[in-house]
Amino acid sequence: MSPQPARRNERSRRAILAAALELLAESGYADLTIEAIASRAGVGKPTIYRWWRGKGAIILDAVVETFPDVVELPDTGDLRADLRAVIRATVAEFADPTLSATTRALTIETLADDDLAGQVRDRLLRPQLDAVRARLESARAAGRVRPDAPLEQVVELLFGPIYHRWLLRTGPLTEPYADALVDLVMAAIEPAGG
Amino acid sequence: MSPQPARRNERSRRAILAAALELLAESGYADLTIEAIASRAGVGKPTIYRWWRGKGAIILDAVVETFPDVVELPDTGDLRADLRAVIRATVAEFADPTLSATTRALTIETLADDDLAGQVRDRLLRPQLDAVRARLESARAAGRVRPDAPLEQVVELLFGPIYHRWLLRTGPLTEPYADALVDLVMAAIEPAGG
Amino acid sequence: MSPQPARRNERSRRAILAAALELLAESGYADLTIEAIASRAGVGKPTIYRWWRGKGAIILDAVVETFPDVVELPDTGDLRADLRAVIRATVAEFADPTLSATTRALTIETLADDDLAGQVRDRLLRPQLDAVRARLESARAAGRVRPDAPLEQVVELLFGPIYHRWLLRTGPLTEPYADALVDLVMAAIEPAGG
Amino acid sequence: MSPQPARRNERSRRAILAAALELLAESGYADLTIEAIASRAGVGKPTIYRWWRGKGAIILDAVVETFPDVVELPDTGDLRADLRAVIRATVAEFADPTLSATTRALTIETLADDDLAGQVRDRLLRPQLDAVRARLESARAAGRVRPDAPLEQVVELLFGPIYHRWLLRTGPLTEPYADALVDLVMAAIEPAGG
DNA sequence: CCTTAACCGAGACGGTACGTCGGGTCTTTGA
DNA sequence: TCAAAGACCCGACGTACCGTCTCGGTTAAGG
Repeated sequence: MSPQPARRNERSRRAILAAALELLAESGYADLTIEAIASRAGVGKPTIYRWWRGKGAIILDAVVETFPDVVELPDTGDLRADLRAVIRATVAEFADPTLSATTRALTIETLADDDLAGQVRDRLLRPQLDAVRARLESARAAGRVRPDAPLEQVVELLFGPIYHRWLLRTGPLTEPYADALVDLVMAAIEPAGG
Repeated sequence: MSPQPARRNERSRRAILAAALELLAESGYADLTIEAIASRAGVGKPTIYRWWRGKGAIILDAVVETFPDVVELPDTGDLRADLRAVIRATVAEFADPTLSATTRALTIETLADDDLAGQVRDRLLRPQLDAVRARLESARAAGRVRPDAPLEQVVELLFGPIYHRWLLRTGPLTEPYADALVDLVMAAIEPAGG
Repeated sequence: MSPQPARRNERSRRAILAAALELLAESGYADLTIEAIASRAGVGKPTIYRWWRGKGAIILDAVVETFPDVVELPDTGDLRADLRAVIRATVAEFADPTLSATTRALTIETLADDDLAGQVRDRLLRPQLDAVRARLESARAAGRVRPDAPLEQVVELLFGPIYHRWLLRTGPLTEPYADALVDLVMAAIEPAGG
Repeated sequence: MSPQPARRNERSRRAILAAALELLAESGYADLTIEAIASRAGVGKPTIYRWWRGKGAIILDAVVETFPDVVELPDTGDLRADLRAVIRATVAEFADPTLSATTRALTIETLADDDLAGQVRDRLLRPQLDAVRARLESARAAGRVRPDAPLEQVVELLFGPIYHRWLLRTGPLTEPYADALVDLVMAAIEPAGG
């Protein structure tokens, strides 16, 4: 009934994921159709529908497989420097046209599919968010962060503005912007007597 | 060549905008087609295409016209209280299923159309963001905000996390969340000797 | 209620008929739309619908007005020569690309509208057919045609094959063809002892 | 590139042709739309466009398939009787409302599409015309027809007037008419000494 | 090694919606 | 006061993809 992963054609799987990313980079979301992916990958449409629920699932798999390593947060003891590193990298990703196109496509699919939204959150973002949260916890243990700071929300305080600016084009996504953002968040969480 | 607004049928215009919002509330973005809007509004498709570029433009017009009054920020002298009011209201909007469906649809269209993105930013969001920014400026003049705080980014620090949580479903959109968010931002901008 | 012919704009009337014939000659029936006629004539569509039922009626009026004079059949006493003259002229009309395009358009409209068919028959064809019939009658009176020949059908025997060949492209429409046709019909109607 | 006939769905093909003829018989050419055919046949529009160029091609296929057997001309030795049989049958076809509606539709399409005109001529009419011509040739060989009679034109002399009368409604399409037509043509081709 | 069953490519299928064109009507505007 | 201009409602156009289905052909597992 349901397909047997053992029989799966690895060549086709790779070709489909690659085709999806290529098409996104070349023509954007508007031209990303299942038919185009199948044609580019040299694959029949049923092969795609056998293994994925739709475009969103393909893009998610492609992204997870192509950019597998979450930024491993350094713990240099200097929280501000460590956050700068990760926020600068994140801002750069959103500023990059190709990566941005992919994220844009994935976000569109996510907005129309709750299931997919959960998977994107858990498989793609959670590791990144958790790593930052862990870094914040270690900083709090070291007395560099107010003991009562709600760390989950602090993480969102770091990443949320980037999404806002990317989504609504309210300003440039540059390094100075990233640094200023980190400074603002640092000011919010530093112990009173800083 | 291009249509003459003077000749426009006001009844049709209203019916189209209303139909779009109704369909969104009832069936969500997936079932929001131009044909469905035309049919519900008792209007021909060409009448829609004569005046709008696509679904996104219709939704934007509908939202702007239906929810015209941006929250008029109070200036009670108590910045924290004033921000709580506006952030609570914003969080409530994103938590509301109907409004959220509309925002979701508009965001999808925005992600696929740069032109539309600019219009959404300028016509829909800018007034709100500017109002908050103005309140922050008056607070800064009153010495309640650090003189070097980058107010544009502070505004995004307030709204960005809400978008993040709404987009990625990383947590509930509740009043306590709103208040905690305001507290974090206040901590980031209060004068050192607060 | 119904339009008053006295008030009719003669300039518009002429422009519409001319535009119809021009468009037919230039682009053929496929591009002959009421909108194109209106635009070419510098006239609004309602002005057309006020005075004509549709494209067919316009073309009929245009043809009747532009080619008003039915071939005046000579009566030289030589029936064969007289018929040759009229049949040659008719064959030449069907062979002419411009006239053929007009006839084609009118025939299409005729096939889809019984009312128009009657008008085309009575206003456009009847004079021609009756003239030939009258010539045949005078020939019969002179003893050149069998007394029992059904003249109405003889007229159709002359013109029918031309329509057949034009409609079904079963052969060229040339002078030799016209002459051979006349000879055949003459053989059918000459008195036995010829 | 072009569709593979081997994969074609025979059930759909039949349903489409049947639907076209039914709609023509019921509502006439004005209501014969591709959408109506698709809907009646329970078929998607693209399935129609995949296999046919337009309405004309469908009707032609339907007619060829539904009325496949050309009247097999008898050769009783009595040419007049044989021609009466075929001309009576032809006149009856044009007089029949359903068949006439089909012919009317096909003629309209034919007038607007040269390609189709050739196909109608070759696939639908040619066999019939050739059969009559063959009968005339055998009669000529038997000395019943003038040796110099242009047989191709004689065939058109038989069928042309029927088209003329049908197209222009110049008279009734009845058996006496058919017989009188045959008599006229016989008079035109019989050897001089009868 | 051979069978056999699953996946594979290919693409036709019934559909839905697209964005456009033209039909015929109705309203506004200007001369 | 009438006609120009053109917006309107409507329906059909021909196309693009959707997701499903039916084909042989190939391939890899299991006997």
